[in-house]
Amino acid sequence: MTLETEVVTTIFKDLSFNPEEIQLLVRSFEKLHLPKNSLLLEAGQYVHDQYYVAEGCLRTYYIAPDGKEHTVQFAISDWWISDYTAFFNSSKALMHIECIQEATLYKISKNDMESLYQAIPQLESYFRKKMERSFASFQKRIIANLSQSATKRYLSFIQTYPNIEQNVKNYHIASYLGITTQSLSRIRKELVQE
Amino acid sequence: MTLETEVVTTIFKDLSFNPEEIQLLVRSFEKLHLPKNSLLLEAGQYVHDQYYVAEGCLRTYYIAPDGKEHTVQFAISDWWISDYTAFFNSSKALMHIECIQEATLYKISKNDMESLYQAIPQLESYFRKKMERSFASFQKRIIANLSQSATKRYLSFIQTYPNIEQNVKNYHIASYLGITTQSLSRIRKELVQE
DNA sequence: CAAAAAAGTTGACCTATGGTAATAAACTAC
DNA sequence: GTAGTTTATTACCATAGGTCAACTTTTTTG
Repeated sequence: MTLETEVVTTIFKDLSFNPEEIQLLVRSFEKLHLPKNSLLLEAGQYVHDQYYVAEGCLRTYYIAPDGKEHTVQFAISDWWISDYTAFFNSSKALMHIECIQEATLYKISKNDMESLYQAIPQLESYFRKKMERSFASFQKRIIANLSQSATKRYLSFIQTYPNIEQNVKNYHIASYLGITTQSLSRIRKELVQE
Repeated sequence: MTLETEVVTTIFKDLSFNPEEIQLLVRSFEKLHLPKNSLLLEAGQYVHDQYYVAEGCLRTYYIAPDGKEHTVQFAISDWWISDYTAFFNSSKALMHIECIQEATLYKISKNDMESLYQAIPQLESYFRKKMERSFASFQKRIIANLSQSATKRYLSFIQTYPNIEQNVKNYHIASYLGITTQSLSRIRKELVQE
């Protein structure tokens, strides 16, 4: 499969483009493979790019001043990932992005994104809607964090990411839920006993 | 001041429009006044509109099954407010929106928004960027909730909204921070003693 | 301005989750 | 397959924040 076909048939499978648009699109993306356990981004680096995950699994996490890790986002097939706060502002990353499962990504720079928005207006709509969905899901997560117990949050997590549990470590999930690995262990134990 | 001037000079003060665009804009917005303590939106209602806050203060909150309130967002002058999850999906609200301080709002429907995006492409950019900033700030809040103590979250809250404290009740702040009013009382007491 | 209602504070006690540390289990690499 | 390393579990105690209830202060209303 050529890069051309891939970009159009995987990333933007819901849109249709004319030949010139396809050329533009293809020139903007770069394909990359990432081995397990590698870092795609480190805090402190300038963030110029965002990444479409074709395959594999990554996570974005923040390391607090006390040294503790907090997982902000997992990204699996068909998700986008970056340190978006830094990406939007073209500023330095506060977060790290780690490859949890060997991954295939398509990378695009902020500059190229902005050019594409100008050249292909439907892309701006497409990404605005994507942002809207992300916004809604973050809001949902804030509510969940405010209103639910760790056990309930764990149960919704495994519902939301049914296949992720085989891939990720316990402490990834714990740091996403905002609890310690010990607490997660206890929660699982109690759930099994019931 | 005419509605025309208001919409262009307050809501979209950073943009410029031609006369036809201004007509379109003005026809899409409706101005409204809201008394203190009134409800702008209740959970269960369909959400067709979003609102620009020209003046006053509102809050979006969620009532959990156990009856507890969780404040998701405050909106002061120059912010937008809605139940965005429902607004984006044209579905039923999960949240309530309450007017905390007598407010002047400009209301626009989702349909009119979509038409404006078609007619005035710079608006799509404008709102995409707005979404990006909201996204970033929600992400920041998730990190704060995961990594900081209630006391620290309270301190950042009063930094982020320096003038809001006179307007809002203690229990609004507590429900935003994810703690009880009693805990907030204790936190304040400790902070004063230091 | 007085009475009533709402909001805020404080205290005593409770509970969920955190911290530390030892142990067990699961991977990884030779 | 064994040694070494990483990850997960368990136990024990500590603590932040929750709960319930009484009390005080502030705000609202007639």
